[in-house]
Amino acid sequence: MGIKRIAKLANVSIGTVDRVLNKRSGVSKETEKKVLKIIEEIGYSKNTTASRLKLAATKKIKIAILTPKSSTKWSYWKLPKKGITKAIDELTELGVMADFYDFTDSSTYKTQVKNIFLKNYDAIVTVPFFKNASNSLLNLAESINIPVVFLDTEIPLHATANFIRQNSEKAGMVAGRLLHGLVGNDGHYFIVNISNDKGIHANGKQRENGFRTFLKSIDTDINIKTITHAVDSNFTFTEELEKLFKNNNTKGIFVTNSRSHMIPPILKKHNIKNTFVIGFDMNKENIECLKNDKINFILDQNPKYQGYAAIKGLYKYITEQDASDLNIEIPIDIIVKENIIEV
Amino acid sequence: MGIKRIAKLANVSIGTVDRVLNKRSGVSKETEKKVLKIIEEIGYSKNTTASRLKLAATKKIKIAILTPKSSTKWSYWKLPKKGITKAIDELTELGVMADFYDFTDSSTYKTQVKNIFLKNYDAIVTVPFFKNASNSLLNLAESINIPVVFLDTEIPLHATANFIRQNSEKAGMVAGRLLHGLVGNDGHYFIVNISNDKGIHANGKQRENGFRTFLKSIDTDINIKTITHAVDSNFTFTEELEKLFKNNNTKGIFVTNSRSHMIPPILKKHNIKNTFVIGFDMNKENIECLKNDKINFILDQNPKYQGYAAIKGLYKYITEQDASDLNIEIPIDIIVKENIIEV
DNA sequence: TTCAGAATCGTTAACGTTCACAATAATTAT
DNA sequence: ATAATTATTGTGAACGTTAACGATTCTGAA
Repeated sequence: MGIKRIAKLANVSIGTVDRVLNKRSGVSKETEKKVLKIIEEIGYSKNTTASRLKLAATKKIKIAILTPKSSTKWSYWKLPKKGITKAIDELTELGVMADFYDFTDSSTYKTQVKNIFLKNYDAIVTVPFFKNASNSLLNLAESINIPVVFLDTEIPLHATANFIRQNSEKAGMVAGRLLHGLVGNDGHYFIVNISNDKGIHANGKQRENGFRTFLKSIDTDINIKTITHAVDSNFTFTEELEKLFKNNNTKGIFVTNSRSHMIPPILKKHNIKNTFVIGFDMNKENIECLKNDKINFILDQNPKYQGYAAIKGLYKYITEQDASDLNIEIPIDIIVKENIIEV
Repeated sequence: MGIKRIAKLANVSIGTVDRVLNKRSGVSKETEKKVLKIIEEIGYSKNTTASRLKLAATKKIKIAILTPKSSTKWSYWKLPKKGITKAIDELTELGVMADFYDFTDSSTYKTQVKNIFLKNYDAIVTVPFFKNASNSLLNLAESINIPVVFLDTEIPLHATANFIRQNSEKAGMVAGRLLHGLVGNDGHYFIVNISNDKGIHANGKQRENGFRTFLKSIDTDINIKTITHAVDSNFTFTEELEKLFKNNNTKGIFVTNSRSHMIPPILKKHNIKNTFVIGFDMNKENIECLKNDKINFILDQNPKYQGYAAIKGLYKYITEQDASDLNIEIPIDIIVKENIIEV
């Protein structure tokens, strides 16, 4: 029993106790002290459930979600949304709801941010894809005192922000270790950035850095070549690449994003043997490649859980002022053929 | 709005709606049909939170936890308990509580089961270490209609049971793949069962099978030797082992349980080079070995999450008759030096 | 002294569900 | 036909929290 017990012990009504707990005005300093002392002595932790039950109808917790538009060819962003939806489903009966917004580029991003701030949301979940826009969003949010959680990527912003993301540098190092285990010191390493029109994301660059850092720590002479390839163009070998790929060395290919499944067909077409491939994200093409032994490892960043955790973290923060779940480092999941878990 | 809305539409009181929802007696067939029809039409999902808030004080959900006694030298079982405690913490305000029991062998297990059934628990979480005892526990539980969740291991029982566990066979295969990536076809493989006084657990055997299955699928001629070693005896090399270890082959060592950290000191003492080691569970000794590059891979089964999931799953089942979270296959987490996440 | 106005505090209904109890309707016995 | 049961339904309080509203006390100016 909570507030009632405190009230009785402090010789005041539950109304007053509520007032001091919620820092509402209209209570004298003496009684406040009196109540606070009782709370100090016998302790009190609010029953969040009861509180939300009361408020569910009148004071909804409204969260705005702003994520990249997910097309059929680029469905990654459906996954965090799935996690978000799951969390919201669990919390609707407590008066939590979410609105989904999407963007395609920096300009639509900014417009959507404006739209979001026109309504009165209690929190925002988005991605830090555009540094300037992210910073101004953060400023706006801070000015009206609502929390923001960034998913997927961490970039330096000029205020401390909440990120739910994988450490991409470490992920690159993990990729380096795994690939090196198969390829060894004498093989040849290729980092493949398969970029879309929007250029390379921060994640890709950080993953590449981690990968290089790891291999350098093993042997500074290891041969690494970075290849950048636009996603919708045909892949053509330069003379240099042709030479590197056609020798007998073992070759390790590190794809810094989720399009690793594009590699095996290219290798097959050009009859390149002795290769090992590692990439990111458990999309169905990559899963297929894992199953057929065309890709050796996939690193996953649990995007669904990222979305789920964002909502649950925000709920905890808003209801209990506990920010401890707003800033999470997602484990780097290593997937091989045998530990695929179908969802 | 739930029950009230249904009541209004069906022209009955909330009391009767509650009666049909909870299948309590005292409602005529006609009105029952009437209410059911409304529910069919406009749908109804009970607000579990409100329900539990009402019942929290009077109808506690009591869960019995029966796990192995965790000693200082064998602290694995603290981890599921941590997860259980976390879940209980989240649910206490909804009237959920747990009592912890432990056992050291089959006999104390049975006594504790008796103790548990003397009290009136609403659910039981335990481990399937003793087949007979597990079966009889399952029967008892079924006779009074309370759910049981088994953690950590799956064994065949003569009634369908709920398991939250990793697929140990697959885990063995993952180990096989990872080790084979480093050791190759020509190396020599050792499966090490470091057993305690209670013999080898089902997990260990299944992991060994998976490991062998995988390597056999690569090449039937791969050389694998199983070594069984009692945990508290000194390790002594037989002549055969001495010969196998002292040649120049690459050697892969698969420890089927959490004591892989015992291997590196032995290897060092006997000056054995060219070895790769893989084991299970993120205890601090294994973490240390990973960090020092003495162990290459650790497979983890997320014991903390297993405990957490058991409680949450039981809560969902008891409150909403939804058993979907009672039977979970835990992912096989592959850990290397770079993706250790400290807790 | 009186009293308006402010400051402080208590009361109460509500959130959705549960369930004991009261109330009514239907049935049977006399 | 009336009383006594039984079957069916409605009522209201409670879980812990919130907040509007009303009640009380206090302050200071006339």
